[in-house]
Amino acid sequence: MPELPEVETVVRGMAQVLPGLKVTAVEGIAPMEAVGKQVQSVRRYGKFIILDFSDGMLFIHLGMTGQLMVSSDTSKFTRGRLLFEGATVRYDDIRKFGKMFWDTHYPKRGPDPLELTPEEFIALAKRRKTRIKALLLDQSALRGMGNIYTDEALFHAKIHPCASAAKLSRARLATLHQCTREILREAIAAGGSSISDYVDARGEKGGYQLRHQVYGKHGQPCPICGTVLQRMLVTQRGTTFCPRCQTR
DNA sequence: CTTAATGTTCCCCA
DNA sequence: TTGGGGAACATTAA
Repeated sequence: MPELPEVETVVRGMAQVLPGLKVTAVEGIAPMEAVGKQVQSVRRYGKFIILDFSDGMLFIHLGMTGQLMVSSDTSKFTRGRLLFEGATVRYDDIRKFGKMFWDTHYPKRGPDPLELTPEEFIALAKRRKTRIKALLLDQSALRGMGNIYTDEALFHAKIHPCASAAKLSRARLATLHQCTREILREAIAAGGSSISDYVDARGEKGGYQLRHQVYGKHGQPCPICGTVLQRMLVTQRGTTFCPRCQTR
């Protein structure tokens, strides 16, 4: 579930309740370093949720099926909890690909796509020979994009997932950058995409999945030209695209 | 029974 | 060093 828009949505929900609260206890995989300390702020770093404390940060990565919500209940998939005075945050994760850890420095990641200028994006792509989809998914190149928004952005920009990043014209890269920003912003405004597991900090689903144009829609007609949407594997990730609209 | 799933990391090879 | 391919991790749903 969790790509930049979903993580941003969770962060905004947590930011409404956690700042100022003190951690009284932790359970499961929640790091003990947080106990007795007060949350200063909640932020997003790529796909990480960060709870800031005076002497360190609690990083949470939702993996594929992680859910972080304000709830005093537990489920059979609850892997950790943060108990505060007056609130409880529960971390559920069916597939256990997610993580929670304490650190004093950031994991190495590329720039945030929403903070990047068109020129910076073009320069980034021009120095990489890889396929454009692989570049967008590479967190060390760009932090936050995942399989859903990569397919949606490439479709909107009419770029084939296997196009060489460096060989794309500056104009097409500028278009891709613009489409990426618009899609991410709209997805955040819609509360993210709920495909199977994603819910926000209150346990509510997002609404952007209703506006997906190609993700998970192989076999259906392209919403622009009617050609059957194709599916292929790129970097071992299912990729859906329009073979007519999207060119290299 | 088989396949695919919103992600990351590590290993091997060119 | 860069990049591609594949596997692994763990679980559910179709």
